[in-house]
Amino acid sequence: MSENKTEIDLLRTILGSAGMKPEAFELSLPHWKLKQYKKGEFYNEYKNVCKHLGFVITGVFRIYRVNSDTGEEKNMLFFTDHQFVASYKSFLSQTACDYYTEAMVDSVILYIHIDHLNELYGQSHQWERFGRIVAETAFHEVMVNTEGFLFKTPEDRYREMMEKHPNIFNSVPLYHIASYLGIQGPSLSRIRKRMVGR
Amino acid sequence: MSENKTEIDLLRTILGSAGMKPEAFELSLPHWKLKQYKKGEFYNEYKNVCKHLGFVITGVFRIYRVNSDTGEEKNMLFFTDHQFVASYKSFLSQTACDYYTEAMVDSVILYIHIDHLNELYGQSHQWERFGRIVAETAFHEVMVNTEGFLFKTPEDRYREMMEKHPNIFNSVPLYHIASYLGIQGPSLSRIRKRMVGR
DNA sequence: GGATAAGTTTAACCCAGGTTAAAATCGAAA
DNA sequence: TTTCGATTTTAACCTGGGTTAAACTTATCC
Repeated sequence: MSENKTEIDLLRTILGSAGMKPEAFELSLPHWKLKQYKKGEFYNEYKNVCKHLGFVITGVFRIYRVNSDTGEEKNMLFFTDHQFVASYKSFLSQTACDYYTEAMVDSVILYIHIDHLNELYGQSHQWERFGRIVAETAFHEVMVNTEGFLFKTPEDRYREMMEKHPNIFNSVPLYHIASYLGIQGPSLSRIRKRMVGR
Repeated sequence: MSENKTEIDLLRTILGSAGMKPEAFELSLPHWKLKQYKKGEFYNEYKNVCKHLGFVITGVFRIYRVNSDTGEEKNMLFFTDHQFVASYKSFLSQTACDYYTEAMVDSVILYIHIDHLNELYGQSHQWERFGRIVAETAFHEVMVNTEGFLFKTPEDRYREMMEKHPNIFNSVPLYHIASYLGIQGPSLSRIRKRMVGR
């Protein structure tokens, strides 16, 4: 715990500002572990049940699916600094994962095992609330994506991404962004070109 | 409560088969109310915080958004018999709703107020679990939609809809289906025509 | 710095869905 | 059964993304 102090402090602060009482947070102290990922390492893999909830100290992760016929990858979600990372669908339902979740750059996370999380749910209402908020966050994240596909053009979505996650562009190649937006590389190039001319 | 008996029994059975203990379910009895909707009536409206969780005894509801510029409507989700209905995003976060939720045919639901639900969460782990499952269901519903937009063609989505919700086609005009699939009416016609020729 | 690999853009062609308006069909009601 | 309105289909034209392969640009590494 000594060497994780800075990271735990960060998590404490962030959860604190979301309403978590210090005493409740202390209950979780024995369970958070620090882990480093090299670029390309997996947080969770296809067919594996996602057992951990992670908190990204620093880094970027992506959830992607592989088309078994063509081998193509498509990105579902990105996670970056100070976000919770999990292969949501698998984590929340504790079922085999349809996706890969991978570090896109060298990354550091704090993580907790779902068994410990379930213990905490039983020990304190604060943590129950936390659990519900995690599910809600996942819901919200995905809802915003669906709304994007339904109500916006790829160009809109790209513009939004640049506004909301400008930092991701530093560490993630454009073809991954294109995939996330639901389009192909050349289309993103066209959009970018179109946008230069206003 | 006497006249709602049949409907309550249905709900009891369904929750029971999802693991809800009878004693826990009894706690909720005073709180469920029956409500009838005429076609076109709203379950929840734009800017209104959705305060109720409904259980569809019979009927069809849609969540849709109106484009404030053009006045166009686009459908997000459908709910039908034996599903829980709520304007999820608003209900889960208790914030003003971006959508309209409307009965598409004459419908009957049992509903419960979120305050009572929160009471139940405090009274019993069974209900807490129920609450988490509601959030998870919402998540799953929307996740499947996002996956559809990302990984499937409109034609695939239409085919899937016919397999999974064949009943909806009886009560919902095709242009609402098209909207749900993210396409325009004429496109759905083309898809249908294409499909006849296998 | 030059070679090599990775990433991005461009070009050319194709096709599906968007758009608009008209035509056809269906349904309910008179 | 006729009529009116709602729904669905068709037609014609347009646009933007898909696809493929080549060209170009940037990193990276020896």
